[in-house]
Amino acid sequence: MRVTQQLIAKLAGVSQATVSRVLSNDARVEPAIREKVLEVIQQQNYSPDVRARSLRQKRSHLIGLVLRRESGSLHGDPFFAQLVSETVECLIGTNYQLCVDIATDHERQKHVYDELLRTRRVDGLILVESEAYDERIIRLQEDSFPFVVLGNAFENSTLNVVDNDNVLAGRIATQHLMDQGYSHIAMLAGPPNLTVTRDRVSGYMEALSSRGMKPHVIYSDFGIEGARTAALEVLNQRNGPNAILAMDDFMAAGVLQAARHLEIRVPEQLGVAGFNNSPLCLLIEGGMTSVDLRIDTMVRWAIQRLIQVIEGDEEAGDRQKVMPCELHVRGSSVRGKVASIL
Amino acid sequence: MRVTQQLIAKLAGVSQATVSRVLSNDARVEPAIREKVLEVIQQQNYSPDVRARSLRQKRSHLIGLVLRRESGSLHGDPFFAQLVSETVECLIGTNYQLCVDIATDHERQKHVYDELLRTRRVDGLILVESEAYDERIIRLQEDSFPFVVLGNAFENSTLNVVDNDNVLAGRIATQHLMDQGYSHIAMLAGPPNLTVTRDRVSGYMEALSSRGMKPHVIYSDFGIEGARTAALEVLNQRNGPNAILAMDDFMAAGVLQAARHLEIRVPEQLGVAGFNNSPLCLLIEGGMTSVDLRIDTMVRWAIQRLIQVIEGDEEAGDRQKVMPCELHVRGSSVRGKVASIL
DNA sequence: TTGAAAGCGTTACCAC
DNA sequence: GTGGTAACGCTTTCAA
Repeated sequence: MRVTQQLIAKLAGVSQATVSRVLSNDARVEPAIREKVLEVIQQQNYSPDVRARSLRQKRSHLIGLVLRRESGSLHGDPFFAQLVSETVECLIGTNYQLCVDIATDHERQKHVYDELLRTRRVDGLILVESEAYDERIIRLQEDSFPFVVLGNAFENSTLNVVDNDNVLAGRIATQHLMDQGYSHIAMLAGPPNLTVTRDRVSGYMEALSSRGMKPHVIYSDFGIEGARTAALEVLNQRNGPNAILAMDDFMAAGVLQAARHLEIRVPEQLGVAGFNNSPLCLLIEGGMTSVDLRIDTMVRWAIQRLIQVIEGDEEAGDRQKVMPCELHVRGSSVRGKVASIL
Repeated sequence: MRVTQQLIAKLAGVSQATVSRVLSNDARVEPAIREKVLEVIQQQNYSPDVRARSLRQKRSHLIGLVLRRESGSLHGDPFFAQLVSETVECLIGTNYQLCVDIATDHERQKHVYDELLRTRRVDGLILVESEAYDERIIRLQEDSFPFVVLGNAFENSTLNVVDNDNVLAGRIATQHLMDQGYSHIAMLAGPPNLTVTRDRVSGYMEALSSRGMKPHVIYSDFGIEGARTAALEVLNQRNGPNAILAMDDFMAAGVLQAARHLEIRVPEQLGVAGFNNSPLCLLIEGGMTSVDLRIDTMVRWAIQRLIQVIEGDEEAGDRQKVMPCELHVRGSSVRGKVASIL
């Protein structure tokens, strides 16, 4: 039989309401009684039932993290891992916990929405990698359900959004490759309907055109296999690129594999750079050049903002935030001597 | 104002009890009425409140995944990523969702226990990487709370446990290295209090002693840095090993970094192998030899078993399961020609 | 300062 | 078949 406030009350010789007051640190309760109640609570090893509390307070203290990604392709994706672990760690110390869900396809996406929101399972949502125009966002706004978008554009200024400056990120990476003397820089981009893709491509193009170079964009799926295939194809062409900027480190790793297969030397014959600055960059021979997008800081901001919104302090902070990013130069794109990665 | 069964009932001109019956597919409800109710539900975009349902049914349909790991060291850990994504994907199609938590230290561990269990937040728990003798397990059993242990020993036969055959895993990896002619094989092990560590070390020792070779075990923390440091030290010694078997792919990557730094050639001068067969193995030049522990299958089994226990079908299936494992041989341990990883 | 009691939105039992 | 109603365990208002 489960221990309830009722039981505690009986054992302590008080009313159940008093037990509740003790638990919520209500000032108006006789010190002696409080003492007594706490003792019984301790001895009975009691914790309040979160379901009952949720129902009553209309707050579950659960935050939902929804990822949109094809089934299976999550494995080994460093971005995903970082996102989840960062979020969980952020939540330590708050009184919220994490509920993770994946929306594999459009159908499932609607289902996730239903499960998490309409059923009131979570108090708020972190949305990641959503498409530029996302049906979910509209519905969430209509329902005025608390949510923060992570890593997407500011087209709608009423949204709570934290994003990296992806245009800047694309630009600095490209500039670096140009500075290293690469003359034909291709960009291995993700799906063109994603805002991330568009922004980084914009930055890439800006940088190129500032020095009168022609762009060469290849769209591909995320993931190492897709990147490898695409890279193999483009590197096999006559007049192929001598540098490739990939949409993330994983794709960049695919490029490296392709280069190795074709016996193209990196960085001498081919410069490679990616985004995310994941631990993976240090695993590559000589290290891989990558733009650090400060995912940790972004997640921290997103969570803190989400809790603000959930708790009604919406006006207390900024609605939107752009995270700076910084380039980490390593061996994969430096034609001179290769930096030690240790 | 939130849409409730009450409202649906009023709009459909029936009692709230009937709405509930429609929702639970109760047979005894007039088809015409059911039709009508469903229509109103659809049109009002109604979903039942999961908190109320949880309270009533005493079931939250939430499963907790608790990881014990130092704060920060999760980043980029492929095991962690695979675990979470595999779990979430397993849960698709069941009516359970995932609640993730990390227990950083012993104190926090108790706190997680309280948060998740005593508050009845989750219906059951998947425990990972628990220590051989784990206080939590005792408490869980006392409370007869549903849980499944993933990747740990069978010392207690009343536990629900799925594990890989870590002794076997250690043995086959070691045998492979011996077969390749490495004469001094060291094992870079994890913390010695973990069952995983002990089992793999056992397998390693069995294999060595079957051919009269001497063991050389180095205990280290998980993570790439720790492994790199430990490997640097041991490789710098006179008469150092010419092969290292690391406790996971990440640690093996640390060994590779150390070797590179010391200009020791892999696999000619040093053979390296790891465990997990993570995507990381394909990123390494020539590929990395690794034991595939079938984490996907383990997770699937664990979830399916956990749901069985939660739903009272405890007798319906096996209590314990050992997953087979298989060695994937790649360039890092093959002295002849290096296999193409494409 | 304390207790009684009214919900929160469901489910499930019991009459009709 | 259907509707009324008592829980589920908690918070919070209202009286005392």
